[in-house]
Amino acid sequence: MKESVIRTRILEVASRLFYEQGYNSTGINQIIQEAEIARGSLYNHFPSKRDLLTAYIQNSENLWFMGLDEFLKPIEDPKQKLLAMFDYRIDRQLRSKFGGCHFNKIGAEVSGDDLDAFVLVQHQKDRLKTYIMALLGLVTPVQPAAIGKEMLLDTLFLLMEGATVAASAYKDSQPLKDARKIAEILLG
Amino acid sequence: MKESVIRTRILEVASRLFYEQGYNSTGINQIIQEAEIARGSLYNHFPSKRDLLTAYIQNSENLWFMGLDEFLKPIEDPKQKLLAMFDYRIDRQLRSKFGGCHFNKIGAEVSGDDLDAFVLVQHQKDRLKTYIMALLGLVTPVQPAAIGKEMLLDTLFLLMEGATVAASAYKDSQPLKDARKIAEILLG
DNA sequence: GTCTATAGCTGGATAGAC
DNA sequence: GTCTATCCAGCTATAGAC
Repeated sequence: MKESVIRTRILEVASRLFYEQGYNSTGINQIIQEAEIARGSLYNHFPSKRDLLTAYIQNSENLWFMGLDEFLKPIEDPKQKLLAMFDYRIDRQLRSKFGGCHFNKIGAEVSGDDLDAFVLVQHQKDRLKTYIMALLGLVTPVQPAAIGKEMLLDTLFLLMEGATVAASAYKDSQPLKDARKIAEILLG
Repeated sequence: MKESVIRTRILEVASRLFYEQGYNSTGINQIIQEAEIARGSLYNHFPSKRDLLTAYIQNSENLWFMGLDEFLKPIEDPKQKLLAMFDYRIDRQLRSKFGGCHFNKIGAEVSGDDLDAFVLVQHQKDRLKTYIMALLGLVTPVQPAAIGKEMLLDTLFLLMEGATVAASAYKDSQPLKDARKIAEILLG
């Protein structure tokens, strides 16, 4: 399994560069240089740059949800878990200096010409919605809620998406804090 | 003013390509070819590709708000105007085959290395918030609203942002329709 | 499987004729 | 102010030695 050491290093370096500089602005040359491996080695593990991209998205999705699980683990109450999802995004945006959502960034960059990447971005969003829905199902409603549970799911999802985009644009966590407050009211 | 004819054609072609293919994926060669002008002419009007980018963002912002004004003109009631803002985005996304928000796309692509572009993207968002706020100020509240006006502004803004991103990712107007429904409930 | 060398092309930008 | 010719650095990808 020694070969996967190199593979991992390539993927790690590429992931960082794709996220920080953008996929199209990152060249193979820079990747092999910073990963300190040879050109041929990269193409041995990833037949094309596009394959590297799909591996990046899939890996990022897994890391994202693993990080979320870890972040929410100490919290018991499902409502508090839902609210902490905003905290998770704040935490991540702070760490990445408000680099924005990995998946929306890729979606904005390759929209159209890369169907694989496109489907993978959708997959992350579907998984996020499923995650929210599962938590919502555990919430015991305190009041007959002016807004139905299905609509509440949409609202929370859209608030998260919008707040992350806005936080990245302003390089400020305030939109995510605002969204959290709104969610708190809506969850009753 | 004959020179501005060429300038306009360059900007129009570049705008279309930047939006459809992305800024980094669009080369000068393609722009001059499709605009049917010479290399030197482009650099005469725009000293660098980056200048072309800032012109693109500014022009797009103006067109965006002019289009919005036009779209909302026949509507009287401020609440209906607010809801129609979602219809405007649906209309635009349908026309662009769900290409997404011009400004978020650029924000995702140049984040960091182009301060000018970054500030211009923020400018569009500020202007959008001001637009929503002005309409909200004209709405006569039917009920004591569980959610304050300032928070309502944030909510509407974040819903618009999130729904546009999601609509683009799914290539479907449903998220924008969902957001509109939510807004309708929140506006009472 | 990892390496170096290089092919083949396209990027943004400039110089100088007209 | 519009054009053509051209520079050089960068790109993705392949070939072939070890």
